[in-house]
Amino acid sequence: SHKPGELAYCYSSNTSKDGQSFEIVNEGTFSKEVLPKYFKHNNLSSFIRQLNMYGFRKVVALQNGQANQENKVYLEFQHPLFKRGGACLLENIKRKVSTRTNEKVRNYSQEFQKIMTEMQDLRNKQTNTDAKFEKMKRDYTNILLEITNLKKKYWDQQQLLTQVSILQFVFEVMTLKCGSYCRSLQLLPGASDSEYERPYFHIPEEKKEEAMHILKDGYAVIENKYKSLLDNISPVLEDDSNNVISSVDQPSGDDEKVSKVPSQDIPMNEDSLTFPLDLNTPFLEDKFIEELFEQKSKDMSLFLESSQNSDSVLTENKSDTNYNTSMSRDKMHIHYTDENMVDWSLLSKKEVDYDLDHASEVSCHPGTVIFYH
Amino acid sequence: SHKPGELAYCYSSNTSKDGQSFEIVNEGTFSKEVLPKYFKHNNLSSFIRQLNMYGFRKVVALQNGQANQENKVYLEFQHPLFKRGGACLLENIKRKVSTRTNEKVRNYSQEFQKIMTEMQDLRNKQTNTDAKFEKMKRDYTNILLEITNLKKKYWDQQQLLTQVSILQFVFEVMTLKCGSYCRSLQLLPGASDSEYERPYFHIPEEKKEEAMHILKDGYAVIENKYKSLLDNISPVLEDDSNNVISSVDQPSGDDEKVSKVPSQDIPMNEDSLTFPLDLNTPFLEDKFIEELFEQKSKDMSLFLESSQNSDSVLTENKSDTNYNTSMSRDKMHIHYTDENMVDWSLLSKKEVDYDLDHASEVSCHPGTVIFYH
Amino acid sequence: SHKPGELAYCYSSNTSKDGQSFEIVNEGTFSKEVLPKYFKHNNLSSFIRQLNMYGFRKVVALQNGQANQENKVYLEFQHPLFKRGGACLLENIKRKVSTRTNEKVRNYSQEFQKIMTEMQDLRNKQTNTDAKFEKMKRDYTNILLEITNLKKKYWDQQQLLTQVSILQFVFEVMTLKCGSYCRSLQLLPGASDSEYERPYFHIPEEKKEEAMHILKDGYAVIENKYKSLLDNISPVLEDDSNNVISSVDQPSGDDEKVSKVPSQDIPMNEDSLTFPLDLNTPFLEDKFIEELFEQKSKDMSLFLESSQNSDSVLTENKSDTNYNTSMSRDKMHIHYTDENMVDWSLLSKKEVDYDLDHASEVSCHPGTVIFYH
DNA sequence: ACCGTTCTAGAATATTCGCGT
DNA sequence: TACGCGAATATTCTAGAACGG
Repeated sequence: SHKPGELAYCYSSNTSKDGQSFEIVNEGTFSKEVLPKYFKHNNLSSFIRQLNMYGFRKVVALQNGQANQENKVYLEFQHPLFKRGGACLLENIKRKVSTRTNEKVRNYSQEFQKIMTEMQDLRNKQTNTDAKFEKMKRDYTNILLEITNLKKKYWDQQQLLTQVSILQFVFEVMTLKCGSYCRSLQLLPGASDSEYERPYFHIPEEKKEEAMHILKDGYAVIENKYKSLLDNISPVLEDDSNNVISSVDQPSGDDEKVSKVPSQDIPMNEDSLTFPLDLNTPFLEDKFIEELFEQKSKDMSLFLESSQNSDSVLTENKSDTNYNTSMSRDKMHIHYTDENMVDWSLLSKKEVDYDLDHASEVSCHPGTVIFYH
Repeated sequence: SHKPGELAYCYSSNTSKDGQSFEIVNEGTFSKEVLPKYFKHNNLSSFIRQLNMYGFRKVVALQNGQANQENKVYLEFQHPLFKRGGACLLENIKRKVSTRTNEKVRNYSQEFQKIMTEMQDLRNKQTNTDAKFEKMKRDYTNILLEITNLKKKYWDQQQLLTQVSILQFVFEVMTLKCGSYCRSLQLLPGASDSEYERPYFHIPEEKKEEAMHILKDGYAVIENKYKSLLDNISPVLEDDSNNVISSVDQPSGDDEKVSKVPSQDIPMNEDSLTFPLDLNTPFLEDKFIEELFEQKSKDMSLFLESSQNSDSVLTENKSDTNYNTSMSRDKMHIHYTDENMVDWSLLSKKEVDYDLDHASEVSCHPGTVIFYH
Repeated sequence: SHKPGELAYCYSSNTSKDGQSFEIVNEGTFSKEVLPKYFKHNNLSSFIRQLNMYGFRKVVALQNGQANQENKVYLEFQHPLFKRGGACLLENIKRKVSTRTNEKVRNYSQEFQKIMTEMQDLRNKQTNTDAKFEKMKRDYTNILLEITNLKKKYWDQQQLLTQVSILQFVFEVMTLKCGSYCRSLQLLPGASDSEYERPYFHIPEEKKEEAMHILKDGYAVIENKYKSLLDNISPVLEDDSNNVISSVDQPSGDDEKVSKVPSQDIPMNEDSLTFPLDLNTPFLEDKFIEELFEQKSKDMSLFLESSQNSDSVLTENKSDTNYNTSMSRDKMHIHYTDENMVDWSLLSKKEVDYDLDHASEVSCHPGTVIFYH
């Protein structure tokens, strides 16, 4: 409708030289008489505002400094599309919509937005890292507990081992003593009563089963146990190849190791197993065992008689302390019957008579060593 | 100097009703005659700009169309510190220094401040995380050391266990030999062949060497093994001083510990070694040993004869190898005296006669099993 | 527009020699008549300020006192783009834009740059930390595997140990049985003296105490040790419930576990303890023990006579069940020969009269197993 | 929702002052 | 001293913003 460009066009009949702009000659007259015809006001500044709003710019320069000479306000405006005789162009003179503000604000806003976004990203990352860190710390604590646990267990085990070792030692002492003493075992008529209270073993309830088993199957159990025991030692020792330190320095390509762990089963060397470890096969009749343990008591004590017997024995068969790998059995029996002693010379060192004459009498399975006595 | 307030004060002789503001009556005359006296221009808008710059606000005429009806521009400005007769107050009317600029600068500054603060926060967090990370890394290293330590201890222990096991084995062999010798204190003519197959130990190929060694050097080996075994237990136990937990709380000054680990060699107490551990000195003549193990079989079996006798023996008390939980002692004594043997049949398998008649002779604690022989 | 360059160009008709600069001839006339045509002032210094603002520099008169001698102010300014006849170049003479604004913008730009840089730093740090974290996580997993491995090994070992312990127990039982059967040992006339040196155990200084204790309290110690040993095995094994891996996947709600660890005390099953483990009660008179260990040697050797013979033997030297490290062999032999018994009194306490006839007379402590010899 | 009106502020340049070298 | 420049203000033009049609 009443655009400022319209006014300018109409008013510009008496416009500036080149027809590229229009000049407001008398500002007082212009505002009081011209403006009201086009607008609802007679305010020159409002009109100028409109001009600016539509892209008109004031023409500033007056070459040769003639501007200030007259006590007058010089007002001339121009627009790229404002030309004398170019009424059609006025259509293209559009109102400006918040150009710079938007740009700048948008600019800064964008910058800030970017920064803020990145900040938020970093913050999130931080939080995430912290969370992971905390989680790992907890896991780490668990590891510490595990290690502490392991250490405790280790120590317990070490204690056990020490006990076992010492017991072994003591036991050996005792056995040796026993051995050395055994030879002189005779009837011991004068044993005091209090003495009988000493040597016993108390077997707790939960060990009863095993003790029964052992007593039941006896030597076979021991044999088998030792067999697997000795067989099992090696794998455990040989498995000690993977070391932790190196796995730290070298990332060690992820966790495929996990799959290795379960595969760490002990390889049973078939060749080394002569007897199947069949502990379920009782060697004693069950009825015997049942009778043996028929008491319903929670715990049981294993009563052992150690000592026995009497001098009444032997004196025949003087085959001496000789030890021989291929001694005839008769000889053996004679030997021991005569001597009636533990042949410690075997374990110490001693002059031995080797009588290999009858070694061939036994067809040994390859790998079988037969101890004759 | 020439502030707009000054002008206004002088010009306000003809001011508005309440003296709180001043009115520009004739804008044409004002700008062309008054303004140049105070400023270097005759531009009313410039003056108004200055007024605004100094905090003056235009008084909006609300009297409906009053102002407009006269076709005149109504110009009246007021300022909190502008009063008629208050010339001294003009001093306090200060130029606004770039309101928006200030705002923006302030804005940006604030934004920057915020950003900076957050940045600093992030940086601190980062540093903190890094520090924690590093600390954890140290702890982690300590864990590694712990594990390494544990592994070493474990291995030591395993070594001990192996020694104990082998010793146990050897010892058992020895003892069994002793035992097997013991029981044949009499003649055992009727031993069945199948009986001989029972008590043997299978020795895997890789244990052969050691077994040979043990059998070769016999008692000296055991002695020496025990000697070192007992000597070695202490260091392992005493080494248990460093605890993990504390090393976590106290950074414990870096990784010099690593160097300690290898230096953890067992100090052999010379004083406690009476005998040089010379396992290479055979106690048995080599030829004997060689003969003993001359078979080239991969594995070997240690054949042990464990008793065997046969009723043919003694002729009295035919319960013989019978085992009984409540056998009369006399019987027992007789039995053993007669037989004078280790009743391996107990541990093997064998039919047993139960003679519980004398069970009551012993006042057994509940849960006590007495083995009579 | 109103550039000072324009003024200069127009005014420079009467300019300096080479046309590269312009000279203000009469400063009075220039400021009062020329300047007002272009500017709103007649202040020469303001004009000069403007010149400076647009990059003009004053041409310093070097002709000594030439200029000065005439008592005149010499004013000549030049600009790289100011040339006579080069009106078009004036367009390129720009005002030095916004010193302050530039600064501020530069400031903000710099600030932004700094912020961006720091952001990048933080991002990098973040990435780095994350990477390290991930690496550590992998290592951590390895540790877990290690621990799991260790636990498995530990368990295997514990198994072995258990087996060994039980075997030890069983073996001891067997050996004792064996020992009790061995009683029929008689003289071994042909043993060489050197033989006596063999079977001994060297006891290091630090083990002396324990050895003394064992020898002192003898069988009771073994009994008690075994008792606690067997009792202690179970808890350790049963405690193996908590697994590490799962605790990693499940945060497992913080560290309350810590409190569980100390509470892991071994539950002593009262039922399985028949005898209080009172190892402090000596069974041998102290004077005897003191005598036994009265040697001040750092280490001591436990001398065991194994086999011992000398036919000269028995029936003499009734020194009875006394045991003594410095006993003459003969005495010993006699002793044992006479008594013909396993001197369990040594390991128990006291000289004992073995009178099996009255065995039943013994009021057995509940849970007592009686060893007869 | 767009546009006009008005007041005020932003922005660039201009003017002046004064400091430091 | 005097030149160049920073800083504050002035002047001018343009834009922002509130309000109303």
